[in-house]
Amino acid sequence: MTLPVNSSGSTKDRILGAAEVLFAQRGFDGASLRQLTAAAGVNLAAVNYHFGSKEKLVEEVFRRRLDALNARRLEALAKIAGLPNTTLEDVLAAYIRPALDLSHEDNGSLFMRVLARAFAEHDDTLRQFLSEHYGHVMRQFTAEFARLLPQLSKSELYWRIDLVTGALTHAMSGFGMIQRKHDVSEQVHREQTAQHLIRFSLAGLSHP
Amino acid sequence: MTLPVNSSGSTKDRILGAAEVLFAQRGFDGASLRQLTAAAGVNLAAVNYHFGSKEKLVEEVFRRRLDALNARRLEALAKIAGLPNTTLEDVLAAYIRPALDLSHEDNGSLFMRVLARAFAEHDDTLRQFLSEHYGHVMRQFTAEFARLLPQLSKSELYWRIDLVTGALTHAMSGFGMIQRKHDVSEQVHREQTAQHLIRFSLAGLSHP
DNA sequence: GGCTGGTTCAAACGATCGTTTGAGCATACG
DNA sequence: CGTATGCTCAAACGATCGTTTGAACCAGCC
Repeated sequence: MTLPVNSSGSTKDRILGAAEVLFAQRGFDGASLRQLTAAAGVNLAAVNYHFGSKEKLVEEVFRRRLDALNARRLEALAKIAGLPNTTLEDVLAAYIRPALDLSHEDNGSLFMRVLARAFAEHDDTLRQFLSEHYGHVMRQFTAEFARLLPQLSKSELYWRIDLVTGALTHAMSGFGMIQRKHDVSEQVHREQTAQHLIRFSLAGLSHP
Repeated sequence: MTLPVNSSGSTKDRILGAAEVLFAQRGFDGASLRQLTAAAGVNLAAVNYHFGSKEKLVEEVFRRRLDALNARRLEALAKIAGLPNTTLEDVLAAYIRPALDLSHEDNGSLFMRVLARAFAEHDDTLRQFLSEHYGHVMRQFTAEFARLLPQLSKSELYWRIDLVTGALTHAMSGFGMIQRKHDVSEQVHREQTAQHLIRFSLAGLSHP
């Protein structure tokens, strides 16, 4: 309906910004290039000129944010991994906090919705793309979880990590009913969210 | 690609069956009425004749399964709610097992994918429809959780239930990496899944 | 038989989609 | 200056979408 013209940055950046918003709001198929280019204030043909196709644009939207998220998670993990006094809570914080931080920068919270949508769509090419850019991070965290939870069998550990992932995806994408109250600052709410996620995951991972 | 013609049941039922499969595979927008009617072996115009529109068909697909799921959950809850010796595990079982049972009947497992997709789509009309057909069930379970977890504040309880919901949705919709091994029977796998979900949720809900 | 109400059918409708085209414009370089 | 290069633009392309149409069919009933 409304057509807010974004007039800052290069054409390419304006397209990426508008794409992130519209993909989160209406999905990859639901957001048309005409809506997208109108919101970005650029010509329709600009998408195919700068990105080659709509599908390539989708991948670019992912890569830009996912690279940043992966880098921060691995950086946080590197500081604690393998140390003798590292706790499970530390590893969970290294996994969760970068995602929450990203959610509150720029249009980052919208990106988590985009990410959750990609999980829901069972599009194979997109899942393969996610696996390529995501797999090695999950593997490193899983290895660290395994070190700190030696009493769990491999299958038991996978199950629990899988369920933790579900809870995190659900919470961080804003699906749930929990919304920030108006009398709570964003920073306070983010910290509360982190505390809930970490303590919940801690209990789910380490119960006997 | 393949066009398996389903030739059993009435035209209406064949459409509903094919819709459940295709909506789960390609999403509500991704599955076209032409693919759908071809798979069902009926004429293209049959959808609008029997259901009025594609959107009405989507609602009908939901209602059929959701009514069954709600009925079983409430039935299971009614047997234990309010009793003095009821445990948290009993309530969780009443919530989780009907969904798992449904997943292994007919095309039920596909329906859980459809349900998860509906969560991902932020379509307001569909969310409102889900809230109407789902809200009272969640309210009854929440009341029972509150009774068995009196030490938790209301906000704390909502948070934990929200995260449990995320884990369940994730697991039951088949997003995760956990797949049934070929040497495990379906019944055994279902029981293992139930055990994992219940024990994980138990730990997440009741940790100090 | 004739008629009726419910159902199926092929065909077409208008709208919207992603993509392509070719002219137009601006800036940089010889 | 001329010309090459990178980018933007309006316009059109073919394809596919959900929906509508009107004829055809087919029971059951008078």
